[in-house]
Amino acid sequence: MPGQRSITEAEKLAEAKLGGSSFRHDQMAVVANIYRAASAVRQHLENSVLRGVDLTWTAFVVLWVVWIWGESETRHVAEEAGISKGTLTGVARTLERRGLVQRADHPTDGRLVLLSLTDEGEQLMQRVFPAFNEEEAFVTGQLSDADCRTVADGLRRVVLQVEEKGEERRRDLLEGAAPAPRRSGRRKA
Amino acid sequence: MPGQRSITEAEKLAEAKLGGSSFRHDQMAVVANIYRAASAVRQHLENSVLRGVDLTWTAFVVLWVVWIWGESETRHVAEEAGISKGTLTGVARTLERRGLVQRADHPTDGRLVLLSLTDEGEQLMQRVFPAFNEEEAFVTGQLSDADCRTVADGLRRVVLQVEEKGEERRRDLLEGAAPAPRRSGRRKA
DNA sequence: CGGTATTTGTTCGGGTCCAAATCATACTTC
DNA sequence: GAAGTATGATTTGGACCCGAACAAATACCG
Repeated sequence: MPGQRSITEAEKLAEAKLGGSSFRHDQMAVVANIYRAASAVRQHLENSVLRGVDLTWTAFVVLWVVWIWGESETRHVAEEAGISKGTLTGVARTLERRGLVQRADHPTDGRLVLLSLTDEGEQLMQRVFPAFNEEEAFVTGQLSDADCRTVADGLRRVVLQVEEKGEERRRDLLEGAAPAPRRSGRRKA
Repeated sequence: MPGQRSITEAEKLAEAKLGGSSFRHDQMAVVANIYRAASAVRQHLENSVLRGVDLTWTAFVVLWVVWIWGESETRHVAEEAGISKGTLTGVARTLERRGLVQRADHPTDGRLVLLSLTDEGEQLMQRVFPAFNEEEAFVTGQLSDADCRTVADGLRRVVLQVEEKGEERRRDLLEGAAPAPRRSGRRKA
């Protein structure tokens, strides 16, 4: 395992600005770089393989989830894709309009909607996924297989921490105070 | 260094679906978990410290960049914040309307616009950053300081790879083909 | 000096994104 | 079976988001 990699200019500046006061430096670097990496990877994938087939990142993720899981209830798709139910409604509509996914009523529960790939969607994924995976390999090109497992492992622990303890943490932080509604959002009619 | 962490259900399903064909498994796990972690962290931060002061993630990042770098040209702020110039124009307008940042013309180059924090913006960041950093520590709570450095190191290499070799890679992939314009976007007048 | 090319920030079209409100269907309880 | 509750998906308002088109200013070049 090589030692500490080069720190970015921004991180040095932050160190200088905040060096006096006490703060969690290593933890800040993780969060900052998670986000930088996510943006960089998304940007690269959208501008390489996805643009050519006219898919946004989110649209691709939704397709991927339905591809891997097979016909699924929309609530599960939204959960797995990491987007809200409301967003999924719009994205699914776009994909349906393009003939890549189809909706179906649940046989016994009239509230549920099932999503599945059309033949065209299935063919698209068989064609696009290998190219997508190639670029996943490209963006991680500076990491060995072992490095990849280590990084993925660390990230999974971050996800787990938030999923398992996040809600409680947010409750404790508010200390019974009102949860402060979002500024944007629907108003009462 | 502990061994492999528990794999998520989705990753197992993907393995089953794709196990037959050849693909880069460890690299896929890195990309998938980068994005999952980014969403989880953003969600937690927005719903804990940011909501209370009515800031979105992006608005906070922009404030943070201007706070750390001091008065800066907008192109650099956009670059550092990881958003496009066009998006920054809108976010900066929102922040200006709320009295947190101010614009100024560049003394010698009339094309440039400089962004800086107002006193109110400065005070807000002094108040909010410690709380933000607390939550950065929370989300990384399952990682040791050394783990954090390892993960941040790996992520920096991903960012570096895309920044240094991404453009060339995309050129090579297209092989001279037209870069396929975005479906959405402004049309010629 | 007079163009032409480049570099800025801004505008804009289409699309995402969240969470609150709302609509629709199921379940529960009397 | 009617009222009330729970659980779905959808609609909606405001904010983001990108990248192409654009306008303005600067840089380059003959």
